Amino acid sequence: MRVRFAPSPTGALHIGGARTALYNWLLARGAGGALLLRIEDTDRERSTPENVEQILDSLRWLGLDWDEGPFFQGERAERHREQIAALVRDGHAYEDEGAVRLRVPEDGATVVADVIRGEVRFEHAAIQDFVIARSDGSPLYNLAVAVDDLDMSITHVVRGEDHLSNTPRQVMVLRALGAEPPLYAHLPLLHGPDGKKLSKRHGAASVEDLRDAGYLPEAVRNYLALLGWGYDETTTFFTTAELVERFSLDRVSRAPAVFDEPKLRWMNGRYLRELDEQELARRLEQRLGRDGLRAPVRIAREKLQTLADFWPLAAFLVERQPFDEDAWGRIMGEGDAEREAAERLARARSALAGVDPFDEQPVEQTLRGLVEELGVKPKAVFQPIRLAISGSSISPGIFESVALLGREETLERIDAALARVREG
RNA sequence: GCCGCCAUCGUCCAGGGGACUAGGACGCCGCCCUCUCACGGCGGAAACCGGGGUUCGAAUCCCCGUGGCGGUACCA
Repeated sequence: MRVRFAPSPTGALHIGGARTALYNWLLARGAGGALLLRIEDTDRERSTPENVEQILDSLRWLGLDWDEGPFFQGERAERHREQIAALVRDGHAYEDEGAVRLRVPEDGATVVADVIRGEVRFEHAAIQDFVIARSDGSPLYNLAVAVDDLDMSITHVVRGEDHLSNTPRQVMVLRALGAEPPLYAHLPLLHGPDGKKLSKRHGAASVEDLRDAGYLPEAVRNYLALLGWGYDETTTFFTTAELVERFSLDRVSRAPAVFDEPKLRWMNGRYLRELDEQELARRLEQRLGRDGLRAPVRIAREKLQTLADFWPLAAFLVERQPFDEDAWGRIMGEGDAEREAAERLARARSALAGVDPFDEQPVEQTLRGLVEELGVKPKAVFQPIRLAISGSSISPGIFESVALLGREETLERIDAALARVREG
């Protein structure tokens, strides 16, 4: 089995393209065959180093490798011209105002064998003699693709459904060249939540967007595999090895799918929590360009769905944060309420000052003791502390956070909050 | 216009003549857990596009309609 992924080098790798790449990769790996990469671009102007590198980067990030390539279609122009000349010589094509057209028979039909859709029949009467070379002699897509697939001995062409209507033309070129076409599989398209073609308006639209949004490549692989394919009634999580083993084209659905980011977020959170602490810290440190995040990761990880969620939640553990005014208003209140909250905070300060060792357990014991002593609800004591140390109403567990900050830092931050109350 | 593809909960995927009172997941709602936010647990609402046919029996097969999408370039 020889399979190719053939992106157009127009820049970012679209999510739909990423799924096509994944399916090709799973197929190649599952069969122990080769995946080859061809940059589909008869007009080599578009294959700028930046555009190509962007695509390769996205594929690498996804963990999809290739055995051969990338090949550039633009570099094969001589071979394409050769075959165009051969088609004219053999009477399969003719010149028309400088351009070269392939002869399409008046009668009959070309049947495309599609693994996903069955046999799709295209009547010749509805297809014009189509152009395979421009007046300047340069080859057109439908010619170039057919010649390349043939020369590269491609056995399976897996691509988006938008190519289905072009396929009979490619099959006709192949037959005119005396070759049998490969097996085709046209994947359903991917849409945004509004049913329209997926675009930046919908949020993430490219692999780059997904990386920036803090998704893990292993989660993206799992999610993408399930957009248009299902293994059985209940299985949702697949290791990549399982995908390689179980993926098959005959279970790919025919209907378009909607890219649903909330489900990816959920799945990403599951993958995030399965990562061991050290590995998660490593990825976050790399992403944020910082060191020493191991401890914050330990206490914040259960609340994360994406890597991007970490810093807003845990930055206060590394550096002091300004107070969130809304949170202050909600937690401290005004007037008497604020004075009472401040009083509880002051009591917490005194209690914490005497905790030794300043570890999670003793901190919890002390603060719960204070709650009992004051006869108030736990949050009446804990929320002002949370606000004082984090500046926010949301944080990892209060005991872990306080213990991690240490006595000195915790007391300083509480003092700063109390000073703010005094100063109005 | 013409050609082609498609149609099960809001979304993704199962089910492909009887096991369907249609299954799982996300999301949503409720309850539990709880120091916030999450996580986790339990429960709930939620779908076979419409009409004809075939059949003892249709979500499943066929036809028509409707709707969505794609193509119809000297683009890829």
